[in-house]
Amino acid sequence: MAKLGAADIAAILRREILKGTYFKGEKLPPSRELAETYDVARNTLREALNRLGEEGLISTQRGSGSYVQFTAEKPTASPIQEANPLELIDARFALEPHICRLCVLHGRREDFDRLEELCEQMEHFAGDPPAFSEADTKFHERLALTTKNGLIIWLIGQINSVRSQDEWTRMRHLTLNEQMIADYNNQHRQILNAIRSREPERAANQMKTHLESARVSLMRVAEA
Amino acid sequence: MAKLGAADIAAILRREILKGTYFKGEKLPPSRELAETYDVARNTLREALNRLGEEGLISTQRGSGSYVQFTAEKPTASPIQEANPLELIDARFALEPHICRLCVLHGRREDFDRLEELCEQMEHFAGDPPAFSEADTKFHERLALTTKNGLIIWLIGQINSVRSQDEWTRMRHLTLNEQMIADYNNQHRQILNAIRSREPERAANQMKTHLESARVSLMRVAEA
DNA sequence: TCATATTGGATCAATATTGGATCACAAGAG
DNA sequence: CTCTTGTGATCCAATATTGATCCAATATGA
Repeated sequence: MAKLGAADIAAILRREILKGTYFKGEKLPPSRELAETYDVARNTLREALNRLGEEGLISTQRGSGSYVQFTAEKPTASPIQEANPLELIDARFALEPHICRLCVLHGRREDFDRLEELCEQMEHFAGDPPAFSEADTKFHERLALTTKNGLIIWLIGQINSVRSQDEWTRMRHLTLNEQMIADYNNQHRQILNAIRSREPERAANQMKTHLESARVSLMRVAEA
Repeated sequence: MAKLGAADIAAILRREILKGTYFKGEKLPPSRELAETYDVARNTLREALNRLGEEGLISTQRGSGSYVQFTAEKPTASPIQEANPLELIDARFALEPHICRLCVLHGRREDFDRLEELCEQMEHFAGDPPAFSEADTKFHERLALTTKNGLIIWLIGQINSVRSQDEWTRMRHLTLNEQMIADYNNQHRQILNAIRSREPERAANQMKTHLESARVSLMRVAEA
């Protein structure tokens, strides 16, 4: 067998992960061990892991290890699984601004505190796009939960389970730089502040701004 | 075999539970015992149990033990049937105004003609509440279809399939008099006109007005 | 009922493991 | 040649694991 390079290792691991060998959140073997397994230098292997990290397939934490971020597909085969990213964002444009209004109506102190916590998480992850994205998703889920409206929570859950969601998120990591993350974090803060001060329309408008940023970012990814 | 870490133990137990080795409610062996089984410190094992707890797979009770929470039957996308009418209308408040905006963007002459046709039907059924309601539902469905957004169409379909929807509609017939139907018809016309003249915000606002009427009507039914 | 055993919760300091970063060198491709 | 890529090695910083001890909640059984 020919000597393997970083790209090859990345391809092998990518296939393993997509195949579903690992569940989401499971830890990959240590880099030193993997390096020995595939008989390459640890530097090479790390380069492979870096690429998978940029794709959002894994997230690696210094001193700890590399963890699979990818959610294995369920064979649910619902028609909505085919939705494309633009449809997705239009659906979010419909739902989320009003979700913000409902948060103002039904949110309580403890709900806001949990949102606050997620904001802090996201700010902490400013340099780690995959981790940021995950917290970002949780933030939007938490907003839905804050409405206390079971139907809306379920709708958002369905939207989040759309297959292209994962792919888009993973692609987005490639364009997410610190400046953009900082912008998003600022927008999240604006949304939370508006909700906290009980201003439904301002909250909804901040969310529209936020989604517009996301749309622009999506278009940029789509062009590449 | 390499020394196991918390993440590995969590992965092993997760697989065991998902595989169905333990039934729901069954008690796991004590942490000290499990620690010995997998040859790790109890701290490490507890960390693994904590992760499973966060995932909702188990719940542990101090002084007692850890119990499996997972039900073998996957809760695969159970279409919510329990939503109450107020949740329903809030969900509509979120979706439908934006649907009107999207109709302006994506609607074509033939779409508008079909909406026109439904308006005429509804006006024709002014004295027949059940028939009016049916046409009304079709009108809102047609609006969703006009967005050409498969995801949104599906979401509206799901909302329409909620069980309480039927009950509410049936109850509504009791309060639907000719005057209210006339109001609704007028509102439908306003919405359609705004869409036809490509004014997204006016269309959205007309829809909000319309939904507000529906909400008021709903409240009146609820009081009875 | 009450004493005792069992179980999970929490903390701490020492040690081990892990990923991050850098360097000099070598092999191969253009 | 030059540039890229991989290698092997080393050191660093972050995190995890350990083993021990004590506490608190629950279970058990006389």
